[in-house]
Amino acid sequence: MPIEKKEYSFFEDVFEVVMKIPKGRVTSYGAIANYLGTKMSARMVGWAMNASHSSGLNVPAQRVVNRNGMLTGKHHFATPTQMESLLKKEGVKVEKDCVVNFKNVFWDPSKELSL
DNA sequence: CGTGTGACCGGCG
DNA sequence: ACGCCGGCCACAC
Repeated sequence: MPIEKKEYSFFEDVFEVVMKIPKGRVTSYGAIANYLGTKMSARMVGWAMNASHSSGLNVPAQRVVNRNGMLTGKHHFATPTQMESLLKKEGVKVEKDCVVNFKNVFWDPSKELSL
């Protein structure tokens, strides 16, 4: 019995992965894109994040940064400092809009989730 | 239905 | 080392 048709959109997929990011860890758009199979289109991930605001879900977009570890999307938050604050609260060191020890806290979905 | 956009990434000059 | 440019896919108007 078809309960409800869940149209898994690109957003849903991205949101799910992002929400699976362990606390105190961060990932890059490219990593998510790679996990989704669209590694070349990391833009979609970032754009999906933008839609996360309207999604209604609590997507920890603060844990998603670019491959440089820079908080490029902080301007899209309610306040430009929210992203940094949230990351710091989670234990992620942020300095000059850049994640400290980025590679250390980096969390690759295709690697950790893998399968 | 066509065009534009988007929080990126990687390659090339 | 730096800067520019193209690409890629999904969604909104």
